[in-house]
Amino acid sequence: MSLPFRVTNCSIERTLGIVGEKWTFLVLREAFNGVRRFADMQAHTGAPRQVLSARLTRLVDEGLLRKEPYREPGQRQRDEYRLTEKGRDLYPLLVSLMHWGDRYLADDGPPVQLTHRDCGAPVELRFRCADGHEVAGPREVTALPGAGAQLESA
Amino acid sequence: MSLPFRVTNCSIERTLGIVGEKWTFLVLREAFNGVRRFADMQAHTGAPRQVLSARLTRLVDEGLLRKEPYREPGQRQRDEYRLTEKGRDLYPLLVSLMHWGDRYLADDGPPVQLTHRDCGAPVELRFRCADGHEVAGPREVTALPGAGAQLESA
DNA sequence: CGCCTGAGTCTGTCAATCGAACTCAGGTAT
DNA sequence: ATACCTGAGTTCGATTGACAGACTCAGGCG
Repeated sequence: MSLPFRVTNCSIERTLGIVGEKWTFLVLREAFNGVRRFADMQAHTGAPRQVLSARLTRLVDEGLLRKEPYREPGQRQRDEYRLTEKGRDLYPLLVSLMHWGDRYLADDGPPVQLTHRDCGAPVELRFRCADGHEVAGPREVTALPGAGAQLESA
Repeated sequence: MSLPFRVTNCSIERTLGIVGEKWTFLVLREAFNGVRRFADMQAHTGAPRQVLSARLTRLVDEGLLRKEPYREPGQRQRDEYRLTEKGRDLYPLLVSLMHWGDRYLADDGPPVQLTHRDCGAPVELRFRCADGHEVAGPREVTALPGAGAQLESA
């Protein structure tokens, strides 16, 4: 899969500018797991508190998480962090990380099995073209300049 | 999508231990683009040379890339870096990064359009269950302990 | 021998991470 | 009024990684 052209506005690179590092991924993982509070995020990700605070702030600023006020009885109001649709749309990314790890790093099979809620069958991520064909992988894919291509001079 | 159990051997986290940072992703992007040589990798990723060298070495050590000798006429033998199958299996990850960026960060539409080589239609990444149902996203997914689950005590 | 070339490696500076400790800010009890 | 509580940060100094620029390496060739 050689790329005979180059763009200056690569989407991969722009996405990485927001999420391209470990702690952010782990925060997103927890958000998908339903974890919303600072202390729980911290306990489950293991992120140093300063790092976690910075990542949460960044994800809110970028619109992937939103703050929602909550208040435990006897305590003051605080904020939880919830996924937005923009954040939720990173689900394929998290799942592809998981599935690759299941395949190459999990010694005894997948630790977590994602299943279809309605029927219970395992869930997979598959390539498909708009005409309905199964696409097996990068060798069956051709990259073309898209509508937003800003071509890089050779 | 709440997770009512926890594992200590999370595949996402283990994958992130190898690829969870920007430069590694960019190296992989270039590998998928057919770039194989150090100087080309460096030019296209913009990685500092020391960083690039370290990432290439790591990816070779982890089996995602392999070295293959080459020799330009009049020069000495050197090594190129090529994807292994293990590395190629990270294609869904790269594509999900791209598609998310296309949707949320690309102002004028996707810079790069991935198409099916055989028919030309745009390629998408879709969730499907083993029984053939389309799965729309995280809300239709249930996570269960898998065969390799090492459960974390609450 | 010297030159060439691409692939690293080295060095000192800067930035981010890290662990531990500290602060903040509402609610509540005294 | 003050003191305590609690979760969510913030601060601080040490450590680690990134970074730019310069340097080295190692075969081939004249």
